[in-house]
Amino acid sequence: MNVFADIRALVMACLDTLETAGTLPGGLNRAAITVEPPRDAAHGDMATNAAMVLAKPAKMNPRAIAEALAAELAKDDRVTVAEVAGPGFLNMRLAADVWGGVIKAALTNADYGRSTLGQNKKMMVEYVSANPTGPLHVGHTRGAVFGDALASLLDYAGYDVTREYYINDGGAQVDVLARSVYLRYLEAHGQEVAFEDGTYPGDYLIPVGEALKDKVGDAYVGKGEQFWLEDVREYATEAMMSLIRDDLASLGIEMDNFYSEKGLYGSGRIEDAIQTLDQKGLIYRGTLEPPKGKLPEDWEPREQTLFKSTEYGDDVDRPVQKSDGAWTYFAPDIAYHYDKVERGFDALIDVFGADHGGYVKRMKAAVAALSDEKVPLDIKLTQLVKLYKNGEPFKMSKRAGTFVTLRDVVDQVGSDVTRFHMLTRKNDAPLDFDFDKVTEQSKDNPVFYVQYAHARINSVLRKAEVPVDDATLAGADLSLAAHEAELKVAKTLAEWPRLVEIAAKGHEPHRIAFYLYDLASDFHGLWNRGNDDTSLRFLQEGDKATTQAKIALIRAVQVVLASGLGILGVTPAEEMR
RNA sequence: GGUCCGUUAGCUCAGCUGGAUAGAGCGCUGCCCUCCGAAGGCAGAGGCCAGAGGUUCGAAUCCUCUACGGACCGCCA
Repeated sequence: MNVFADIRALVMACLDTLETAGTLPGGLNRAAITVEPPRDAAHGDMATNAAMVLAKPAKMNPRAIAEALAAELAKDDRVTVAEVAGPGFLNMRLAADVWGGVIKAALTNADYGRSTLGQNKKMMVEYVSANPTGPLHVGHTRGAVFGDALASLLDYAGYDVTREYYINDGGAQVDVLARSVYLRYLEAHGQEVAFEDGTYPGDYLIPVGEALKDKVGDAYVGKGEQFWLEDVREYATEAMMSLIRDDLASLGIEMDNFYSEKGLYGSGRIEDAIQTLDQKGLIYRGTLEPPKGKLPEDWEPREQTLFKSTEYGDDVDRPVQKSDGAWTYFAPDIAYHYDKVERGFDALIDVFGADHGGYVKRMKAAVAALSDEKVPLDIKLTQLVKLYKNGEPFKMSKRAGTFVTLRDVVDQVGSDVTRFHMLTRKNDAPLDFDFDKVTEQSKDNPVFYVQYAHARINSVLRKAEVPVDDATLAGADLSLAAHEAELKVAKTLAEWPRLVEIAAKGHEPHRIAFYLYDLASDFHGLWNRGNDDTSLRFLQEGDKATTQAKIALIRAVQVVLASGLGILGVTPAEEMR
């Protein structure tokens, strides 16, 4: 049940009728027609711009079209009033039982709002993909939460979603990791070691070094890298991935798949991908112009193998091979995305940190080239998280190893608060995260406000002296809960399915969080009006039928709150403590 | 020098891909709390949507330029 879709269909049907009757010319492009709730509720429940959009191509006066359409719309039982306003807007008021139908839909179908928009298309969301060189930090947390909520949202909107993590275990950084673990290993053997530049000094490697000692004894002590590097690298990477999996689990995130970069080397897949590009005439030997602005000290022109990404909108062509013939980081990335395309995904989404912004164009170019522009790739960048404590900026230094980890955050404020708060901002805007504010129990804190609404409804359900199972509530006479303030809540509920689709289309899970806040606000507002107007209280002593109708309304609110929180990965609170 | 993102109330931010008189919270001002849970409630003030052009019936939203802020910019990952 989606009121907006229903009314849109009605408008289209009425236009058909007008065309058949010859009132309107046929074959008009209707793509620009919208059927939306007007911003100002005083204008009605639903508005369409159809008359204005069609006026020009039909060579007719917009008001004339609007009036004809209004007459047609008014014939439908659901439309009580259809009137023309302003330059040609058509405003409609809908019958009260339309809103009652919304409440019943939510009560009889736990999946009210779930959409078939995605038509089961295969969609991959790649997120986190942090280097396996240490625990996840706050920056990763935002990407993790965003990617996970986006994946859930798309699933809810009817896509067949795969969540994947790309393990960058093929580059130089895992050698650095291995050397760092080796130092901890020596330390475990009682040696004094120094962590110089180019090593990871973090404490989290101490247990890894010790575990390595337990495993291989002193076999690697005093030996050159050629004896231990490969082995230690594998061991350390595995240990880091285990750490990362645990970090993700603490936020309730479970990947469907972990994809190893290293697995691409030696498999011929990189060569395949580059060859595919080559066959399209997109690979050549050449020398790049020096980068503008601050030039690296040791810059000199060198001939490399380049991908003609400029063919697909990039600013310069990008190297896939270094001057010594080794692959650049970009090459396995191309191969990885080629693999995604070959696995048959209909659309791809990558979630990157803002520092990878420079990567967007070339990656899109690669996917466009490899899929013959058939598989769209959307790249969502998550901006920085600024940490605060007691209102003061919270400094962290990666060099000193004092960065704030995902675990620090989750341990302190909990998974639910972390997730919800990080989704109360658009992904491409910076986010403030204040350890004190996010756990504050007040109206100022959206996390609390939404949770409180859910818990508060529970409280009413507990106190009710009438049956409150959904089946019974769905049979309530909802005309007993049709006060203007109650209808407002029902109207917000009616927007839920539409909002899900809007959020899914835009890949914008934050819209869910904002919607939930609005819904909670409507509910709390209704509650508060009960303070002055006792007829608006949910529990009407001695009047079972009315009580049931009102409870049906708020139970429907609870169902939608739970669905929305579910998408965000937040557990609905049963009670507040 | 270039690319990407941002700029909306004193502050923090929404704004449903072009709709009608621009929205919320905080803060501020004024009232209110015996009442299903007041970890509050109601009302009010507060805006040249960074600036200038353009596109059209109509622009915070789309295009161009400018200003400011952030991220990034060979063979690093």
